[in-house]
Amino acid sequence: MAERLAHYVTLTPSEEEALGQLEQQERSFRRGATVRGENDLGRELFIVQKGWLYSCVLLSNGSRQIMRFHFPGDVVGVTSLAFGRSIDSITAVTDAVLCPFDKDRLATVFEEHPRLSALIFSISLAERASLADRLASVGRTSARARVASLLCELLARLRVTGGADLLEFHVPLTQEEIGDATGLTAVHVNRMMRSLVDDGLIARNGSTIRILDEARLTAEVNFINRYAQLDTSWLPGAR
Amino acid sequence: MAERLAHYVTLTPSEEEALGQLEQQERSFRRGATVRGENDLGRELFIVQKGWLYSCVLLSNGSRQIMRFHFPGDVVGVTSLAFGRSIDSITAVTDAVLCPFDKDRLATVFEEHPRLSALIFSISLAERASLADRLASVGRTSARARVASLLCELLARLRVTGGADLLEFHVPLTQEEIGDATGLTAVHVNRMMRSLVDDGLIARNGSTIRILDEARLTAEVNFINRYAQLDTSWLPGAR
DNA sequence: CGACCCCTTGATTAGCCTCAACAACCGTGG
DNA sequence: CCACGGTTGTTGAGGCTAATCAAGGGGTCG
Repeated sequence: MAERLAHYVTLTPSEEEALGQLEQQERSFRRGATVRGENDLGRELFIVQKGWLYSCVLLSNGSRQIMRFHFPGDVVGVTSLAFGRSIDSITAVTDAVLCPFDKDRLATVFEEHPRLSALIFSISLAERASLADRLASVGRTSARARVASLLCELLARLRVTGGADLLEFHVPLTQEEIGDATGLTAVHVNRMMRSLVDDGLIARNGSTIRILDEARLTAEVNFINRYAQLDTSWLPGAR
Repeated sequence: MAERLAHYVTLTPSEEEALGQLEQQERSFRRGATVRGENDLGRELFIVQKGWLYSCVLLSNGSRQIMRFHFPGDVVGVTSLAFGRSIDSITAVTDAVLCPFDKDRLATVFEEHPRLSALIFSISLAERASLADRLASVGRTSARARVASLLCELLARLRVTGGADLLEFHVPLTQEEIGDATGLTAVHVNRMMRSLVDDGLIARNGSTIRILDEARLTAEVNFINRYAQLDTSWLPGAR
């Protein structure tokens, strides 16, 4: 996590130590395992060390909405910080390793490291912006654009750690999971993926996706990369 | 705003003063006016004194997605805090009065009032949860449920200031605006509203809506009130 | 090897959109 | 005061997108 935050500001030793405190424990989860269910009472947050996860809600009609996929370096469970119970459930897409820590630890950070807390707040706002983008995508664009948009988001986020020139990446998601993130059925996701392939925008090889025509892909989606840069000019001084 | 935060914790005099600092200026906007456009450079946030507003994004296909409606006491523009430019535009639904303040003022709050900043963070997380609920609604439920869900959300939020027994409220929104919030066309919003009226769930009189059968309405939507209570147990000590 | 999961494709259905027309209401200006 | 244009709400008809239902194939794990 310290590594992630260091992308945006230069951390002081004291800040680095405070962040290190949060990553002392480790817990492993198997592919498909539920880290935390909806309505659970847990007071824990998690930092992802390894693997992909997603957070989702289950609806009374039996369907599911995936809110966000989580990669190494992400903090998951933050959304439930403000509530007594967990508001979503967290599931491992692949085998994963997480570092759990208690809410109270975050209070310490807020108390002692104003700049870190403002930065964590900023990152949370970037995630919220990304959620808003997804809402716009699901609410107001075609099925094909929604799928393309999700691919663009995954690509942009993987590039943060995988290099800005990344064009080919492994997607361990089932088409049903992609559907649950984009508000589509698995069947229709399949057709839209095929349509993207047929039009030469992407290529697929098993679960590996290669971007063939990034310009046309992003143009079709009006995608905005929320992770490229944050405005850190307003942050208070470091301690 | 101090009044709003006082719902969750008892503010210290020093905290109250810090919040008062944010509400020193006032600016008025006419119905339909744009407070701040997408991509604007402004470093301002706003506290709503009077009126309804919404924040939305415009898509390249000409459509619009409304992210959230804002009422008196809300802080608007927070989402753009983390970015150099505004990520959404803010428009006045009715004549409105706002108190603008600069990002830097918030930095001061983060520096000097850890509990307030954690609380502001929590409220931002509650808004994010509400956005997630909307996404689930738009992505995975029927048109009728989406409209009903929006009505439930408005009702729950108006009750925070209007009293818990509120059943009848004025909705200054056009059906097109409701459609842009729920991912529907104005025509279909109209049909769904009619269907809710025909089934005896709500009654309409001009732009006033009365909830006739709240139990059935909320049951149809699996609505969760994100504003009723926040978990403040983890907050750091006050200053 | 069998069971299960996931992908794929086809046929049909349903929900929501589009287009269109008209009524009601509002603020504006003559 | 009334005429007017513009906006909003309402309703109908028809079309298209995505869902549903269904069936088969490939891969993986026990």
